[in-house]
Amino acid sequence: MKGRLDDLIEIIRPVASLDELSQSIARLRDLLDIDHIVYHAVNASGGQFAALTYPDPWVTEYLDRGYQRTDPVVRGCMQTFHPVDWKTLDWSSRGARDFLGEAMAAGVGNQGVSVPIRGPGGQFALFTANHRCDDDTWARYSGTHLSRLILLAHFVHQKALEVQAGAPPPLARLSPRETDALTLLARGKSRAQAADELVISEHTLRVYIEAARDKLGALNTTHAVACALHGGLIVI
Amino acid sequence: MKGRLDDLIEIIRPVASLDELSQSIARLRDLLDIDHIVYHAVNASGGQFAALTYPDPWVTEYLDRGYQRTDPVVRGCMQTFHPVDWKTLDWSSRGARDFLGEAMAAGVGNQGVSVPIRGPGGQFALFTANHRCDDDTWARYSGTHLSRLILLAHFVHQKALEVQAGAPPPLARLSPRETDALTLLARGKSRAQAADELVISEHTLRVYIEAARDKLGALNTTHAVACALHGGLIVI
DNA sequence: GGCGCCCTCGCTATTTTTGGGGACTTGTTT
DNA sequence: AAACAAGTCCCCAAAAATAGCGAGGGCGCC
Repeated sequence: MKGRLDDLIEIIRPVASLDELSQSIARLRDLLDIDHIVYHAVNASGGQFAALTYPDPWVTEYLDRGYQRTDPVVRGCMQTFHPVDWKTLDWSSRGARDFLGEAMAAGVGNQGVSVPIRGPGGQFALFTANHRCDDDTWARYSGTHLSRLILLAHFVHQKALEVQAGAPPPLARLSPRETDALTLLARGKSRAQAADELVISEHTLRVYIEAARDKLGALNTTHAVACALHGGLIVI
Repeated sequence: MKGRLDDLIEIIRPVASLDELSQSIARLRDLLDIDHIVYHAVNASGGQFAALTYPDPWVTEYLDRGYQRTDPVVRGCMQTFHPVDWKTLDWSSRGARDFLGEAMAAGVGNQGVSVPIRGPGGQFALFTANHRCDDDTWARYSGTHLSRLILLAHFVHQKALEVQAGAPPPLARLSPRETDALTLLARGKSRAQAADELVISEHTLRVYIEAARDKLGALNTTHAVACALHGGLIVI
């Protein structure tokens, strides 16, 4: 085993830009002794960022054709907590088979393990180890490397967040009653029901909602609930 | 260092029930050589599960008083991806200070690191290492143990999911248009604006919203947006 | 003692959303 | 070939949310 865990993490630690992150991903790939590594984040604003070692033509095609909607790896990882071996995914649909064929043809390995990564506000990213080999070899490899893949996924994502230009948006603070109000609305209560539950008049409740809306700079109640949820201000 | 990582994971691996998980948490605590470990999951249905080593009276008080709403650790972890050292949290509000005082009095250590854990469908859990010692000692400890805490958090959560009787709540799938519709609403657009943006009639948009509401079992649009956001089906 | 924030309540009018119908086309799956 | 899901459009009436005006008491901070 070429790379000790600490060495691997040490590759990520000093990274200071997204470019450097891409280079570090390539070095990780070498140390882990596999064909490809992919870090692919879908950030909150809908933009994407990826640092990966796949051949450029495949990346271009993937993006152009909007394959993230079809990709069984993405879909599978969205639904699970634990890392996913590609073999356990559902490749039966026609779209998935076509996709797989094209990926193989483009130089992507037949074996893979993808680690789903989730952050606050619906952040979602994937960290994938990809290789071309037979099933047994891959089973041995992924068995012994799972822990470090999980950790690398964590640190790579953290670094990506860190070096991303985005300033941490200053989050407004809601008063207890405002929190209560938005929480109940987020749980599907109507204003009347929520007021009832909080044992206040509907009008008072309205005041809270409006205050919360103002504080959050939201355009309407639904938006306010979305913002509050997004910012971890309320819990369903 | 008493516990090698593999030994620690080996404690979790054979666990087959929630009770055993609680016992394993206590063994982990011993091997990690700290005062307390807390695994605390808030599942999507609002229920809670915890496996922890805090004194019972404190647990009871925490639950009775609904402290998860006040607890700065919970609030802080909800908003961040990376593990949180308790010292970096905001303890300035009066509620937070009172809470801290009571926790200390009840036998909780003054130092802590909490690892947020997120899964699909808005799963959220915390894995906390807690200890009573001075700042320097803790800084050394948490520095060297961070990686294993992250991994333990991962494996403990995975095990908790695995042994939990509850069937994994099947999350409805939204069609692309339904996703678009809810996304725009979550961003504060009115139906008219959203329809405009998607270049469809408002009536059509309404059909999507209603379909999404039905699929998600939501009581109204705000609820549907909250559910979708919570379940990671849409991203603001 | 004043300033600001939080909690509480009332009224009216307008705009928006929701819920109930139905109908057509284009795909994919079986 | 039939079934199904998805996308698109329409009308109408009832319910809910929004916007505007107002008022008073309590608490903490400088």
